[in-house]
Amino acid sequence: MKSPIRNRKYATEITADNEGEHVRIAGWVHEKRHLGGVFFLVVRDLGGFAQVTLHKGEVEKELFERVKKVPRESVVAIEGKVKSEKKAPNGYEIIPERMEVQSEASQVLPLDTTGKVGAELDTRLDARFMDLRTERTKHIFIIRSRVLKAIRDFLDERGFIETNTPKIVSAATEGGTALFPISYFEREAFLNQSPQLYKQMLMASGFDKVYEIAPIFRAEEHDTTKHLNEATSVDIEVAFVSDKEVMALLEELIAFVYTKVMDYPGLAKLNLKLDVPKTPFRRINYDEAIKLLSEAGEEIEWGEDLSTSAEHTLGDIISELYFITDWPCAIKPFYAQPGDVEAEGKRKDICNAFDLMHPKVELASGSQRVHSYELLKRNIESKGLSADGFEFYLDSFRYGMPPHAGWGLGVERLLMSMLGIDNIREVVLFPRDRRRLAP
RNA sequence: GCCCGGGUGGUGUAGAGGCCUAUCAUUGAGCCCUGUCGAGGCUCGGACUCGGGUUCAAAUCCCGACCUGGGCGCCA
Repeated sequence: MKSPIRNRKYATEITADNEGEHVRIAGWVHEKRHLGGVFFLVVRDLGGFAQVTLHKGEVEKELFERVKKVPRESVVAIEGKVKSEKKAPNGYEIIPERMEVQSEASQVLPLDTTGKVGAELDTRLDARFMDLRTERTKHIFIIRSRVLKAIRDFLDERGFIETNTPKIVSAATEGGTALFPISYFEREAFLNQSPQLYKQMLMASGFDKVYEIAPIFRAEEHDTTKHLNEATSVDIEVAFVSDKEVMALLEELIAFVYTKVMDYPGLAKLNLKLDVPKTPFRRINYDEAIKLLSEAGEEIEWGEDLSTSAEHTLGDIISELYFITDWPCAIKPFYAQPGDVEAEGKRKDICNAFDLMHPKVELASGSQRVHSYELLKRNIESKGLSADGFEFYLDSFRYGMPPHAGWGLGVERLLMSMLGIDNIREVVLFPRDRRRLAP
């Protein structure tokens, strides 16, 4: 009988107060401890661990022998009576009456699930399904789920509309990164590097505030602890606002996500203390960043992007979440709005663009967008791109496009920076990198 | 793409020309043990990434391939 379990209880749903009750639990055989006359079987489920105790002579001999023999990590369903017991880990134990082995695990295991012997990340990723059975990994992904829910709750509450834009796109791109070519019937197509063009087009729809949480694909051959070839991006776009408003929204969102993660009980399993970052975050402009770096002995020529070591140096100096604003247009995409010379005494070669930085890694970047058809077209061409390829995008700017602003936030980078995890692969179930295409 | 490391039982490691029929832990098989919670004790199994080369002798040195860790570039 390999049947579903009726009235299944999680280990954490049972307490000593259930003394005498009949319960059914199901899960994986985490550990077995045989002390001769007494045998402990630790069953693991999503909630935690339940101890099943068998006394020789007090339990059927056949059952005792079967429990003794069931291999670790097998899936079992157990029916028995709850007994309040001070000596048991959770204050109770289960005296079994029946055990059904629903799936017997082969031996030996590719990974230790108890935490006694470590495994390298590569080994863990090869056997990710089993790695997810370990406490630490399990909690990382439950937290990931909470982070995504928090983001949706936050944006939904503020009137955002969740959207889905295509991941298979034609050749036209923002430039910069390399794309994955794919075969699309008789044509060539590409995997989308970001929803940028589409979310902007939606600004011409009247939706006003949109967001999308979706995969992005980058064909870069980088091999680092903070890059993936398939990542998840939170993208927002808001009409009738400037970069200032979406920056404020971003910092509030980050703080909100932190508070939601802090509430999570499993956080203790990651040996982590979280502090909610104070808003508003510190803002420095590009010129100040260059100056700070120069004072620290890191010379950056004006107009150059920040190198990895410059990012780290700056992160050490500031040591909290911060924005870098007012970037040179030359190193920002064509859709970033240049400063308004007349209104604010700003330079035309400076854009209303920003990056959100964690001391260790860039988390997000955004800007006020160009909403003038003419300027946008000129910008595309001045970046050496062909306006023809952008016709579908440019068209949306010709029939009433409001001013707008937005940003893109890397979910994995937010998670890794929040949880103090060094390798981005740890926060993706099945990461795709230069070498890894399976599992 | 560049630079620097590393590939030893299922997992994590020690070993740096002969002392290696290769260390330790954990796992596996089995035995003892009636309160474990990283249980304990005993017995047994299980490995030098692959291909060339140097040498009387290679896990150890050299070359190549493959795999892999880190830094940088690029990129978000």
